[in-house]
Amino acid sequence: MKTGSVGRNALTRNFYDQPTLEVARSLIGARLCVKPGEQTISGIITETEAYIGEKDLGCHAKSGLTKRTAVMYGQPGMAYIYFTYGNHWMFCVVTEAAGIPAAVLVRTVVIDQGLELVSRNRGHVSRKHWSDGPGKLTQAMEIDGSQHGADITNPTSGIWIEEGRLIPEESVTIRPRVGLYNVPEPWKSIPWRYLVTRKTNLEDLWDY
DNA sequence: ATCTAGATGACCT
DNA sequence: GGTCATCTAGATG
Repeated sequence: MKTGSVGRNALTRNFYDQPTLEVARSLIGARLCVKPGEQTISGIITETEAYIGEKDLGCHAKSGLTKRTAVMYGQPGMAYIYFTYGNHWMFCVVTEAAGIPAAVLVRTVVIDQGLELVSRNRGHVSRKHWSDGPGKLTQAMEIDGSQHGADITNPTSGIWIEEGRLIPEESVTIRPRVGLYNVPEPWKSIPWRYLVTRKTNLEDLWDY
């Protein structure tokens, strides 16, 4: 958990090679880690969304295989990172076997390592809002297009996810995905979003 | 606390 | 040219 074991419990390819909804649920409580330099920045994942296949009209793969979505068609456990709204990087992990375009978007983490770096990146807002949104967490953790396609199962890539906390079922809420304003039903309202309930004291997730 | 509007650029049609 | 898997500041109750 501390310095000595960083990267040793990285989730393996088998983990991501599962139905996307299972991966999205299982990632709640896991620890997303990056190592841009000497120091590691990490956070416990508390919100995810699933995007599954070409039929899912909320998923980028609805347009088929393009330059942008190619990573989603490849091996599970790779980083699918894209730029949107002219400002924001989004971080996703590819799921399911090669050929099936699907991914899990990480929407919120609670920072538990690298507080100094994150404070530098996000110090202009209160700690509560450091990484409570997909665009915010990439800014906090220094994730951008340069990590697109990175192997999340291999810590030497500089970005990985490791075992974190076990979050019990009663602490996980399932809701429709966010931000799909013009997506037709049933995709707009399908409950493929997982988040830790508000009642859960997020400070319990901190190591400090 | 809740809402609205504008930013800003890659991607797809 | 329209659409975005969003964020922030500023206004309003």
